Amino acid sequence: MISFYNTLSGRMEEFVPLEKGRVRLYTCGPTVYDYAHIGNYRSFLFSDILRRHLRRSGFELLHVMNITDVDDKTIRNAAAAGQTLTEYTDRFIEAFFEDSRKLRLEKPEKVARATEHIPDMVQAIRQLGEKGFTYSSEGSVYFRIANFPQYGKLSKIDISGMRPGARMDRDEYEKADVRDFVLWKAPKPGEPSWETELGPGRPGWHIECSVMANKYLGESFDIHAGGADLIFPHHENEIAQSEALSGKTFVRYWLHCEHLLVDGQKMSKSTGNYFTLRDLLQQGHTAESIRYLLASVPYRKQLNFTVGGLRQAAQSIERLKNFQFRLSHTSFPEGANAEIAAKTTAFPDLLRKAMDDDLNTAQAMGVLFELVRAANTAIDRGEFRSENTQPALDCLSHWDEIFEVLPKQTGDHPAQSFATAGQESAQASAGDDGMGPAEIEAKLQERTAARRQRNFALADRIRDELSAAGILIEDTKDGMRWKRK
RNA sequence: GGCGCGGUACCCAAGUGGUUAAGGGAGAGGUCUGCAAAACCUUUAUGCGGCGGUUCGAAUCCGCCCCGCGCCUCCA
Repeated sequence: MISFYNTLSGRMEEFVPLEKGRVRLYTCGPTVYDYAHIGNYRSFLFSDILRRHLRRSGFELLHVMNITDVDDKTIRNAAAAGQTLTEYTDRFIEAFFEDSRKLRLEKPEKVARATEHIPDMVQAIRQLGEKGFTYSSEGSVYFRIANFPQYGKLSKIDISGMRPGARMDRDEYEKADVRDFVLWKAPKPGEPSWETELGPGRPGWHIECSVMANKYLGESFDIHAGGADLIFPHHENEIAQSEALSGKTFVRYWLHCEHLLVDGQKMSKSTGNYFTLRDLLQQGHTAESIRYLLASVPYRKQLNFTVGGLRQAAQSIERLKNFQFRLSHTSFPEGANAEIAAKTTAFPDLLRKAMDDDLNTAQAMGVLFELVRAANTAIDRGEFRSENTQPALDCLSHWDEIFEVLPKQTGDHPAQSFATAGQESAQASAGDDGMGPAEIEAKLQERTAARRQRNFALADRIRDELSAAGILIEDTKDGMRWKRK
């Protein structure tokens, strides 16, 4: 049984999709006015882990993610760059996809751009008008909250305290009530606008999500997820628009990811305390360690991002990779160890239980590491058997189907190296420090020969030399292995 | 002020009434090794922000208080 904390009810609820065996999911994607920062990616990664767990639980998925490619910031930055809106946003959409690939984020079944759904939005706004939920003022169309009594049910915000004149956008002073929000914005000189039956203009932010969700997922669907800062007003407004239009429950489970903090403060563009994925990769951190760190703290808890945390994450991955390598490169005595067999058999269930519990990723990690230690101990004691190997490797793969931080066990990496995909992405491949696999192999053989002759001075010199080139050597019972630092 | 999340060891963090408070990282000691590395073992919270209360029993429930962060305006 999968349970989620539902923002709407404020409590944990058993998850049951509307349609048996099928989950319809909508997540708020990026506004493509700049590179996304890793705070943004925390919430996209949260969606990714949600997806993966649902799929592994046997659900077929229909996941829609929007891309906001028209708003004040995209318009402003495109103008500053001297590009058309589309030229400008295309570039950052591509950057977003590239980052997503590096972070191993699965692509949603449908990625929907706001600008490709203008007619749908116009139609929805017209229908809202027919139902009496809108009014026009100076060429803009607004949603009249007074006509939607349930407004505030998601955020539990008492809107009665919001008074006209409090904090108002200059171009919105014609609103009848400050709580009202814009559906269609009248054009300003020099800004892109669309000629529609509503008059020229562009859509407000909130309407795109209501409309695209409705178009691809229907009037009612299962899960809507996003960052905690979207609860109000964005998701509240989506509910108002959608439910005013359909008269039905828009979304059944609302899931919100808490913020990434830097120095105890929310990471955000406006305060400037942010890192992009590019920044971090450039500093030599790996995409895997970033993914691990972001995934290691359950999504409903704020995560204070530090370089120290990233190092810890990298160390933890290292431990797993060492274990994986050890399993696949050691020959064990025949037979099976019953104790280990019991643990590997129990593992999928323990992992599933942890994830079923509102995606308790910290627990899921603990479950794996307990298995790792038990297996390592058995290996050290000589009690691990050959028939335990594959089940143990399968546990790693199962776990990694969610966390995606380990090298794939396809056997396509050099036998003597446990260099990983992660290092490829972060540090480019071999050539960087001028030493390719062949050259490394030669050095290793030279060192093996020296050791055989008990010429340890030479052996150590070779090891130091390789170390200076970023190659770490380990002598094991089954021979030498190496990896890039 | 309103709403929400959180305060568990040096750091990160699980644990929502009941045996010795998961797990990771870091440190210390040890085993193994030519030396390392990896791995393993031991070790680091009689205590879970504070004070009361409920209970046979609380990190876990209730009350009050202190502290941090977020939302209430664009924001993942």
